[in-house]
Order: sequence, then C-alpha cells, then structure tokens
Amino acid sequence: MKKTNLLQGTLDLLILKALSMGPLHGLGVSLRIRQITNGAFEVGPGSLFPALHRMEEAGWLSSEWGESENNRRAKFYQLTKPGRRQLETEAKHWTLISLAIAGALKA
Amino acid sequence: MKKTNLLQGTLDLLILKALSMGPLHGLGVSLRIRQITNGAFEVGPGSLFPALHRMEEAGWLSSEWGESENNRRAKFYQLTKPGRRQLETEAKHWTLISLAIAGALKA
DNA sequence: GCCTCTCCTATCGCTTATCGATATGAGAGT
DNA sequence: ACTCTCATATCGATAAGCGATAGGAGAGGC
Repeated sequence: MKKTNLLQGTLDLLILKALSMGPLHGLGVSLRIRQITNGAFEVGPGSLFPALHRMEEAGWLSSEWGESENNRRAKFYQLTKPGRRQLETEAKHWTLISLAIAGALKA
Repeated sequence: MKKTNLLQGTLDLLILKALSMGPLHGLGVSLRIRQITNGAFEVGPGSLFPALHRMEEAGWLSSEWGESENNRRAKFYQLTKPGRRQLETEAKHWTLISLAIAGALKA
C-alpha cells in the first residue's frame, strides 16, 4: 500500500503550518505533518530537506543548530515574518482552489 | 518565483470531470473547465493538449475527428470506461487530501 | 478573389517540485 | 565493539505545467 503522494504545492503550505505551531527540526516537521494530517501525508527526507532549504532561501524560515530531545545534533527551523505572511497567502489560495474544485465536482 | 495557476494533479481531474458531462473537443474542454470552476481555472493550450494526449495514451479518453459548432475541424474526446473509473478514483483521492489539509489548517 | 479574424490543434523549451536511493555522522543501547 | 536509530544532506530521474510559437482552415467583410 503506497502512501498517498503529495499534491505539488501543498508541501510548502504544510511545512509553514507545522512551523507556525512552534520551532522544529527537520524530522520533527515531518512528524508534525503526519500528526496534523492524521497520517494522510508522509514526507520523506528527499522531499523534506530540499523544501526546507528552498524555503529558508526564500526568507520564510530561519534556522539554527541545536540539540534534539534525543541529544542529537539537529537544525531547528522557525517561521520568519515573511514566512507568516506566506502562510496566510498560501492558506487563502488553497481555500479558493479547494472550493473551486469541490464546486466543479459537485456539479 | 512564479505561482503556478494549477495545483499539479488537479488538471487531470478537471478534464475527466468536464468530459463526464459529455464529449467535447479540446478548446471546449478548456471552456467547460472555466465554467464549472467559476473562472477560477484558466487552462492554456500549452497545458491542455499535452494533458489530453497523455490521458488518451493512458486509455482514459478516446478521440475522433469531427466538426465543431463553428464548422471547424476539431478532435472530440470522450471518456472511456477506464476513464470513468479514473475519475471516481481521483475524485475520492481529492476529497481525502482536501479534508486532510483543511483539517491541518484548522488545527 | 483577397485579406484578416477567429477557431482549433500542436509542439518546443524551460522551469520547478517531488521522490527514491544513497551517503554520512554521531549518540544510544546491548 | 557492534548495531540501531536519529538526523541532515544530496544526486539523478521523472514529470507536470506554462509561455511562446506555429500553422491550417473556415468565416465574414470588402
């Protein structure tokens, strides 16, 4: 049983949302996404880390090295102000698209 | 950083849905998608035709040449049986994902 | 007849996101 | 020592969508 693939474009949104609930290191983001989507989304490292780097590059996240709960070296990410704005923008965008498609399917 | 209009993966779903309401030629599909999404989605030819070809290749659509309402040569597409199954599958999949993300954003 | 507008299909090149596999390192447990 | 797990990272492949562009053919004005 393959886990459902992501819709492209939703990963950023989920990462932003996950981090809006507090700073996390990379794998923590992956876990929180699994939690808040009730296991519907499984994000592998090959998707996660490039996305985090891209988003930090875009100025939406900032990072610093620290220690995880298991005393492992880990990079902690948190939202910047532009990141919060981006979350709002993407959440709105998602809502619009989601309603449009739901409406189309109902018709 | 360009915003893509569509969420990747939703184009197939919209095309399948559009054709489930009756056969259409290419540009007709584009128009019907605009209608049923209340103008939320504009599908240009550079997205539309490759998608139609891909989906015909996949066996979801069949096509035949005919004449449009304006007496123009046009290729009419209709759903095959596998295409209808695919529509059901993708619609279900969309609903699941959509609910999962909506839930995640609410939290 | 001729010109232009619109309709209709088609393709090329480019960008970008995601995924599977793989690599590396270090603390934890035995 | 050895292995398991945590944690970050990167590479190559795949694929979708988009802008631009092209070309053919009927419609309608003149």
